[in-house]
Amino acid sequence: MQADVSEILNELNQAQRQAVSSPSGPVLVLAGAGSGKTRVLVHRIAWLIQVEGVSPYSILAVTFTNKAAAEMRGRIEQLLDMPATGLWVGTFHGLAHRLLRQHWQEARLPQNFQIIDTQDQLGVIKRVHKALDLEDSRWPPKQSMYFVNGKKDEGIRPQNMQDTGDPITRQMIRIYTAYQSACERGGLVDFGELLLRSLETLRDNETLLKHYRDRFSNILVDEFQDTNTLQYSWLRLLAGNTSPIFAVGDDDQSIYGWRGAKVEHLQRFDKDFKNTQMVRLEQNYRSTSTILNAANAVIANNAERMGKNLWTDGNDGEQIQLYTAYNEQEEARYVAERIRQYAESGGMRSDVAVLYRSNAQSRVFEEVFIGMRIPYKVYGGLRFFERAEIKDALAYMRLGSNQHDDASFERVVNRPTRGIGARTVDQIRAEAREHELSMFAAAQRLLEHKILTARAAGAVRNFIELVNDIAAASADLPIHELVDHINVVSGLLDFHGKENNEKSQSRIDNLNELVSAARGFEYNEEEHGEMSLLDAFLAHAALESGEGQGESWEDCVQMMSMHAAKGLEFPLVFITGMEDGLFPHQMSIEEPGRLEEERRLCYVGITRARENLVLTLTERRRLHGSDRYNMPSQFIGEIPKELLHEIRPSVPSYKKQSSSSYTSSSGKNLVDDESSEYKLGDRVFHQKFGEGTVTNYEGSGSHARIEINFKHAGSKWLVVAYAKLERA
DNA sequence: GCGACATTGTTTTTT
DNA sequence: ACAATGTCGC
Repeated sequence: MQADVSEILNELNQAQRQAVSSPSGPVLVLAGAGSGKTRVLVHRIAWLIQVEGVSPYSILAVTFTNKAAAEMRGRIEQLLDMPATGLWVGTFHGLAHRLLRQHWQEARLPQNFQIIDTQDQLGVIKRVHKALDLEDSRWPPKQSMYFVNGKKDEGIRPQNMQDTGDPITRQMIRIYTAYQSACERGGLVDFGELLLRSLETLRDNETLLKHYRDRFSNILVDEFQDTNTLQYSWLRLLAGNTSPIFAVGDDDQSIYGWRGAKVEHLQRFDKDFKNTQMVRLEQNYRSTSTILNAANAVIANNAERMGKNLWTDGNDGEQIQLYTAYNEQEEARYVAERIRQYAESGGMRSDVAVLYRSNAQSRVFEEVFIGMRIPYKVYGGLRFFERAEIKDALAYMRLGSNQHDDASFERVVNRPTRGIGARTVDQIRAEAREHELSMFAAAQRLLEHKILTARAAGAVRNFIELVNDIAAASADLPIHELVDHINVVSGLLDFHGKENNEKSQSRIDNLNELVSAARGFEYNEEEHGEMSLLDAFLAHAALESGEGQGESWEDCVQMMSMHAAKGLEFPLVFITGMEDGLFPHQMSIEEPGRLEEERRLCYVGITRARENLVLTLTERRRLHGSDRYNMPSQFIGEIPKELLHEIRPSVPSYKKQSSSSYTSSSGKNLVDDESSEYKLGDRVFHQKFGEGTVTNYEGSGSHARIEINFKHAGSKWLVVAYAKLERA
């Protein structure tokens, strides 16, 4: 097995080699953007197998997305030139799921437990609220869901929670408890539960834990900066004191703090694991030095960094271009025009990315692109398996697998409408609660005791027969025929067929696409174990939200949020909406920690570009119905001037200041009527709020309002006519 | 059960 | 502004 050492280490630089060939023990690879982090992971695995003679069975590689997992597996097989059997490569959730399926008894789950996504989960929570008789206005279901998920992410069960006497916490504990028993009853497992339940199962089963600890003597983790508390505990439990973790990550690319990711796991890795070998990958193979220097300069403004400086031996490349548009339409037209030129001079549109802070910003671009006949693809938004019509069909399939899945029952009991209205459903629900039955069982009981009106009874009987029919069919038919059967007998196809418009047509297309997806679904003995084909497909639908389902392969401009762009690269990148309030987002400006995360997002955005980077912003932007006059993003001011080329340097300058506010050097008046005496960047003084800076303006005449960012009182909108402002 | 009207929220997203 | 959800009356 010693033979291919050179092949594995060839094509690697010094730092990469050091990481790949590290002696056994904890390793932390700090991998800057574009420094070949996936490559290091893949080569490390090859090294373990071919040089260290480690069995693939004892290797566990964890990623965050299915895409990353698939790519890693593919590249490993390519490098090893053979199928990577026995090797566990997958997402945290996928691997936890696999554990739970294999040990459903130890985990105290029903064998055919179903995974619910966020939408389903919210539905369950809403029903719990109803059962507890809580007003949605006083107890927003979403808030309860965040609470439950937050607790699960910290590994906390309702019974471990202190009743401090605080009525809100007390209520939340009640909700969490009721939600959990609702899930137990229906055999439902949410995303957080996958992780928490598998963690508990391992923790509480000494033999099981020992088995997996012995088996996985090598654990590799990608994007380590994105792990949350639960994922981290999961890793540590599995690693124990004997299986070293090989972690790869970049603290500068930690952009998921808002959903519970803790960079601290990366930052204190060497304290948590003794004798950690730390390797920094700082040579970038992606971008021009101009782009890299800009990224480095921006990220240098963050205080809490582990320190790292990207360099390249590539050429300078062109300056970063900065374009200030009048408004968002003009911004989009400029970008479109640039893309048109790029394509005309032989560039591929798919080499171009249009990035933005929030998805809503894509709309204007889409409109302009359509007008100019520029093909584009928007990433993010609803994915295939999340579409309403698909979820309906899946709910029928789930009922076929488990009649007691109340979430699915409620979803489709009257979809399409079949005469089982809210009153009847209420009755079923009450019956279920009273006798501690599932909705399905309760419906049957109502029929037996002839409690329903004749009309409702008929409709309910039909529905029960429908579900029984599907259950029978799911035992007999191959899965794609089952989907086809469901589409017909449930009436979903007919229902959407009746309405004849574009939307209903696309729903029908999607339902048919689901048949194809089922046909193409491959049952993997190794991964799915004893699961029925149906359950395996349903799990697949829940865990892989279906990115890329029914995708057309045209040469398209790639449009996405900067978050979605992490891990990707493009020769030409536009970062749009570079305005304070938009990016950094308003919600993140006040809190220093959140601002640093925005800055890391900016770093991620910049480092997506290989050759050319264009930043755009607007002077005036319509947002939530009103016009905003935003200042240029403070991040622009953090890029060294010599790297920037202003294409239309008419308006503000980007002088950097010590405070977070920027002044407009051009002194352009924001309104043309005489009543306005304030302009952006003016320092003002208010009787109550003290000193501040004008950051936005809206309306005119006596209705004119200005937004002032006060030094101590925060940001406020004031009516100029009443505010009694003085110049500071 | 459905259409008309009102209310609400509007950063980022994977699983 | 606008879309998505919830409420109400027939």
